[in-house]
Amino acid sequence: MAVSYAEMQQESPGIFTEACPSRTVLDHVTSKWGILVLLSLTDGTRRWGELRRSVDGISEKMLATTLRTLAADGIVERTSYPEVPPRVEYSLTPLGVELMERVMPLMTWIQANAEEIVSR
Amino acid sequence: MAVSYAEMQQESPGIFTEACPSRTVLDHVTSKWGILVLLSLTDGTRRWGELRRSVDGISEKMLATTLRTLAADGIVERTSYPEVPPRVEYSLTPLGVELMERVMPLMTWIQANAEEIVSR
DNA sequence: CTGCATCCTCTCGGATACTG
DNA sequence: CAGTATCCGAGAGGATGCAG
Repeated sequence: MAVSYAEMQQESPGIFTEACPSRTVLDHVTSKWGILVLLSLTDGTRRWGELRRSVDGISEKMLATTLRTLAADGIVERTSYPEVPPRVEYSLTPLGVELMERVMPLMTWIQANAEEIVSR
Repeated sequence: MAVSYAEMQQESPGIFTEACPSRTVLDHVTSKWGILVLLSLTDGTRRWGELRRSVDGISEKMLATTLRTLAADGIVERTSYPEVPPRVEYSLTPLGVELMERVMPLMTWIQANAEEIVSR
């Protein structure tokens, strides 16, 4: 696997240029709320209300927008049950699970080092 | 290492709440240009102009802002040489190297899967 | 309960011009 | 070459109200 930008470019010269699809995916995943929503879903399937409560500070609008984007990307799956009252569940797709396997090491590193970094 | 949000919370209950330092670091790293600048620096030390050219689409203002933030966080090191014309070099600090070791798997995954995701 | 619609604010970020 | 200063617009994102 590539461990530097140079290697990635060798394999794929136009990587992460403005028009490159990679840039789009990167923007979605690293959007203000994207990672936090995905992080919450690593616990497993969650309902709308659970997500709203578990992602501290997110507004309903942003939760909806973020979920729609990630669902369209095939990273999150949305399942709605035709009940009264309505119930909707969200979970990671296999693609999403793969993605989060790469993200978790980053998150645990940030968790471990944030204090030191911010205190500078 | 924690592989789910639940595990992270068990270790550190307030993790990724709005006021948590982790949120700040996450925001810096996943800012619009943060990862791309850091990615470019995985090739090694780079000068201002090289960075500007290598990160496609970034403006001078955003490059300056991003570099200042990352330097303040201790992730990037800025070295200026008192010459004429001026020369300034940027590189990853040991902390930055650690960080990028966690980010690179994510970037290569995105590189590999972006086409499929965007084409949906 | 699960959202969408609307309105509104404010920050991010682009363009341009200028300096040491 | 390596930035800073200023202005300005678009769009991200918040608050509220309402619908299925």
